[in-house]
Amino acid sequence: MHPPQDNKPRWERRKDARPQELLAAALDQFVERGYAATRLEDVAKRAGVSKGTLYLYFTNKEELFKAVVRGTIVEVIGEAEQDAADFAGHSADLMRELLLRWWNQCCATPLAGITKLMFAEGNNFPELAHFYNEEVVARGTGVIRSVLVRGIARGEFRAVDPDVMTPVLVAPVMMLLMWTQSYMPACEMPPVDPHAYLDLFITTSLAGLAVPAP
Amino acid sequence: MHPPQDNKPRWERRKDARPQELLAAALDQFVERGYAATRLEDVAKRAGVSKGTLYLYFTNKEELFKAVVRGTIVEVIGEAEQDAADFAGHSADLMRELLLRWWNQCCATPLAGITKLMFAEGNNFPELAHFYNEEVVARGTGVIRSVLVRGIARGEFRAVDPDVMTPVLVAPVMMLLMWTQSYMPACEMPPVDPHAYLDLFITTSLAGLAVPAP
Amino acid sequence: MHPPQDNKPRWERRKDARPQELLAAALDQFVERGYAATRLEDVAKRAGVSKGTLYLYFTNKEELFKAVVRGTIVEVIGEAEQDAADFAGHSADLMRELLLRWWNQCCATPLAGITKLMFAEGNNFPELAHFYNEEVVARGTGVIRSVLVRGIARGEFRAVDPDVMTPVLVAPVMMLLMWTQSYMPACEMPPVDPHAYLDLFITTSLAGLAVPAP
Amino acid sequence: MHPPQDNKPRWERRKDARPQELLAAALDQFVERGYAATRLEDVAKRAGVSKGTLYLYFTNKEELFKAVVRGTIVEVIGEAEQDAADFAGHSADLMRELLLRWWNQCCATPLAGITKLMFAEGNNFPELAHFYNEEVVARGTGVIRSVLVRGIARGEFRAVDPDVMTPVLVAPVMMLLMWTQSYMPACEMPPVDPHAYLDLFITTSLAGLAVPAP
DNA sequence: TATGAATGAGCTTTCATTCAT
DNA sequence: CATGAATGAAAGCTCATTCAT
Repeated sequence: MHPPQDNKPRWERRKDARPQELLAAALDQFVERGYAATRLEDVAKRAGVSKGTLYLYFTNKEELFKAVVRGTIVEVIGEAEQDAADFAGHSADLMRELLLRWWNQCCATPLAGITKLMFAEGNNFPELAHFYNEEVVARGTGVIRSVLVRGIARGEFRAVDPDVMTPVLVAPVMMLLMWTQSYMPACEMPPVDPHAYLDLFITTSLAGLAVPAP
Repeated sequence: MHPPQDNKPRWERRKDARPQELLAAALDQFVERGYAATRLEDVAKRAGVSKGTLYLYFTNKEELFKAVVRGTIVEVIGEAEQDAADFAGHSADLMRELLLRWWNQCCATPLAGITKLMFAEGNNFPELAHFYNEEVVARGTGVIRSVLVRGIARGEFRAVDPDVMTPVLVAPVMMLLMWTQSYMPACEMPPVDPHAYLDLFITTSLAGLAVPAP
Repeated sequence: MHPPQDNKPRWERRKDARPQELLAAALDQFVERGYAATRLEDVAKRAGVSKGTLYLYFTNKEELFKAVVRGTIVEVIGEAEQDAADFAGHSADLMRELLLRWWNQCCATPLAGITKLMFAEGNNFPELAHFYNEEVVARGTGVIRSVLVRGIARGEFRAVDPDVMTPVLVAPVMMLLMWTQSYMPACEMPPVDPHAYLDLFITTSLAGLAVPAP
Repeated sequence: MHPPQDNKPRWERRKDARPQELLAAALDQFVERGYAATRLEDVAKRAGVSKGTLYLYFTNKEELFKAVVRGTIVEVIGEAEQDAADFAGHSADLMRELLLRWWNQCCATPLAGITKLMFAEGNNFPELAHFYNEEVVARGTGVIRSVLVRGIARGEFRAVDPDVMTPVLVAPVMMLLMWTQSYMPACEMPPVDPHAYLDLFITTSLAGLAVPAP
């Protein structure tokens, strides 16, 4: 009968949606062009607004980028942290769940472009690199590490050193991401089936973590 | 008779060496900053010449970059092609030789930065991407493929499909390269030993290619 | 009957007071930042309204500034003109009264900032300078001049040339104003006592204007 | 016979003169428009060069302004410091000399516009205000103060407190400057004859500083 | 009346490229 | 060959002004 039960006038609904539209446009451009090469005017154009409008919502280019990361990757990490904290089952199941989700939400989507971008341009923008390390790398690896600790504490994993084991789990996913992002459009090299690779990698790793039978 | 002995006066040798100095400086900057962020003024400064001088030797930034690639990676590929053509022994030995050389000459040196750069910025510079695909990717994988074909023809390898097998051999080296190039600050990477990894990978692959005993 | 007693509901009184609030906020900002550097957004914020509201009351920045001047300095000048016209006593008393009032109402208050502002930025905004000269400078010196004429006509002042004498009376007050407005950081100004200075200046000047005893 | 004994090619002479041309153009614009309202494009245009050229010689607008001040006012102050140190005669003569020179070199010339500018806009550009206080205000008043100290030490001045006396000498000159700069083009108020005023002020002040006869 | 989102001209700054010497 | 001064087309950011609600 009536439109979505949003009582606000269309105009105000637009206002609320605006930041999301801008962030979506910015994500597109950042992923497509990289950080430095993205022109704010293009972001605005893609969002259907003028250059100045961007500045109503974001202080500057850097803050726009941070907002994009916060609204996407950091969000996903937050959920992962929460779910990891709430999880009741076996740590191996939790680990598999987390790694797969990481892949599905961050690597098999446009978000992967952000990771690639930081890899490529982080050096040129130290403030951005710092932010990304704090909000994404540190927290992301933190979740994996915490599951290792949990598993060891509960006797579900062997007593490996979590600081050594964490990157062993993280690295292959990162590499797969880079690979599938393909470093050039025309270079159709990747022969790897990501899901097969991931599945094999996870299964193998978790088997390696399993407590040996007495 | 005797090895190249330069009879020219020093300043003239300097003149001839000029392009090499420029290319070396350019390589440094491209690897350090990336393509877009490299300023020609910095390249000139590092080479100890003026900005204008660069344009005496290279039409523009793009041609400078291409020249860097031609003078380094393409050179190495050319030698590999030649050596592969000249090689008389067992194809497995040749393959091992080529993969190791690739690593030692292109991946364990600053040249690896070029690969990373193309991965990161190739999308923004289509003309560059095209050039790189033609001159590096295509020819590089071509050598590997040709050795596969040779091995199969000579009955030294199993009759695998070369088009499928080539990337299987290329991908792990690329991954290792990206891994070791990954210097995202604070993101501690696991302590992979490149040579151990490479050796294991090559040995395993060649064993897999070996013709099964009848 | 009785003094102005406002029968309107409070919100409506608020409505009527709005322009005054806006002018007060604008005065604050203009004095604090100067004309060019004052952002209308800040004026609005200080007045607790939206930027757009400003434009309901004032056509543009320039008109806002004019309104500030009209509502303050011009107002004071108008009263001075009126009082001078109504005054019945000795012209020396009137002159003292006017000069002191000028100081107390325009120079020892935030309004002095407007004078400083016109001094500093008038050149950049010819239309503003023109307005200020017409409405403030011309009328202000006009009052002084008219009192001189009156005093001479009534035989209370010596027959000086009013066009020469007027700036002689105006300049010292202006100087004192600039002096006290001088707030260039760290540039310690001498501790002039404005009232002592003014009193001495006025007394001396009026003595000089007195008709010499026959 | 031959042009000025500058052996450099015309082109190079131009290069040497360039900074001075830019500074002159910048001085003009800063004095005419103020700091904030001066557009670098206009400075360039007035100097007959392009916008970018300015940046070959000056890091940014702020440094351009500082360079203008250094090349003019600070220069004059340096000479004053030197002359004061070298002077052998009576301190009263030195003081008169310095105050007159200050007027003739800094106040009766376009340089006065810089002082006016700092007075007007210093608040909006703290970094500039800081620089100006360090390089101009502090050093300028320092010279005056040092002469006071010298005179007292040599028994040529009464034993006044130099920290109190310095601004008493500085302030009237500053005020005269502001006055003669006239705060608006159309406002032809100043009736003061600067030289008469100055002369009277200096003579009076120095008389006041004279050691009373025993 | 009042709002505040939206606009776009304008300013500072950067850098690949040109060219007179 | 070599120089380096000069150019000018962007790009990031600001703010007076407009207008749909």
